[in-house]
Amino acid sequence: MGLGLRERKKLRTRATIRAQALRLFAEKGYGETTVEQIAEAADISPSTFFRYFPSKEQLVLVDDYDPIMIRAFQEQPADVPVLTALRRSMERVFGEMSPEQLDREMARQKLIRSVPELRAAQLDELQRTIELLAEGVAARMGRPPGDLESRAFAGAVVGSIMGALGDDLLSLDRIGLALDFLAAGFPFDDREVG
Amino acid sequence: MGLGLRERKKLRTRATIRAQALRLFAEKGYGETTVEQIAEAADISPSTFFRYFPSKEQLVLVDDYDPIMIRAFQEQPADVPVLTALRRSMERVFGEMSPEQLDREMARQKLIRSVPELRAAQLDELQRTIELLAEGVAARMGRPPGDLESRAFAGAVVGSIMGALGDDLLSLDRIGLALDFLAAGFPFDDREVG
DNA sequence: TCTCAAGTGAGAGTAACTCCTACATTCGAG
DNA sequence: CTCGAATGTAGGAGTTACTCTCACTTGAGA
Repeated sequence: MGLGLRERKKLRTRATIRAQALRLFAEKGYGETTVEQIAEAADISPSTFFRYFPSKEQLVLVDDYDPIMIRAFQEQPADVPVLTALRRSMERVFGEMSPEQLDREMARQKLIRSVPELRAAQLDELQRTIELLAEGVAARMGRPPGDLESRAFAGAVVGSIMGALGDDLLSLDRIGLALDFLAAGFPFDDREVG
Repeated sequence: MGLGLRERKKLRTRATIRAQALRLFAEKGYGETTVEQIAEAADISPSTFFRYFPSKEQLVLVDDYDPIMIRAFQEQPADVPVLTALRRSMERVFGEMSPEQLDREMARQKLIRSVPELRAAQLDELQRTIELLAEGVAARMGRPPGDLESRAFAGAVVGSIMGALGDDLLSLDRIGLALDFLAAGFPFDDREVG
């Protein structure tokens, strides 16, 4: 393996900072934990903290599974319908996570939800997801990239998941039901929607 | 009219602060304008600034038209289909705005889009919109409030608008097209979407 | 082992807030 | 009209996230 001592040390420091930070957040709360305290717990100087993370916010928001999810989605064969591809990649990524990883991820989501400052910062991520999905949709549907209807559809997918989840975090069942309903064209017992 | 001198003064101060702030933001940029400078331009002390607005962010984000839009939507008769009700309330609110108001609102949107910190803070607003719409949907469709499918649909509506808008801000045409596409059940030229 | 690049610590500085206190202004009751 | 109570404001001190700079150390490679 090509990682020298220097690189390994950096990785370890980064992991330590994050672990200590999340521990402190859980113990005393996000707002009540200062960067100085995190630095002390991780045995580094405050200035070093900011060399590893651009902000206290980002330390929480950096999502290890997001790039994995993206890759899983892009690896789905092109002849699989979009929603199926999406479902399969979610199932695969969550399926491959260990129980501890799942716990940690849940706790992280809960933290994000409970701190307005963190919650707010997720819009950008959402927008990126829509863009990405829109490309996948356009490619599968024979539309040019950037196509308005593909984007509207991608937005609808992400939006319906968001709406369905509401307060519950990360329920694959609810996501599944929402996607079923969307794929069926929102069948509201014969009542017009338009 | 029941407003005493005190109340009128407060309203005027608030308006002055916001006007001066937006002017400075336009001239020098959001990040380059300090609260102290805004306070000076509005002829108040920095501490007074924070009595009028909880943060520099919120000064920009407070949306005068949001409550108007909400009211317009809720005033639509119950027998009008949801998407039509939504369209009509948007048309009405935008139609009643003066050209200057429209200009100012556009500029505000542009500012929000261009500053990551501001852009991020809109997620909460989005979520509120979804909740509200979901109630309207449930009521019209004879579903109980909080119904999963109503929420999924409401999310899809908001999401598709978001996806369709992309970089362009506030194009009623694009919104209209996205809603048409959604109402028709995403007709992608006979290709399966599920 | 020597040298250079990369990483770290420490300190000073800025800006958004928060909290407190003393002073000014408006309001309502008599 | 006047006085006391409520309400609002200015000013200052303090906290915290973050930035920049500079001197020092440590690991990488010849």
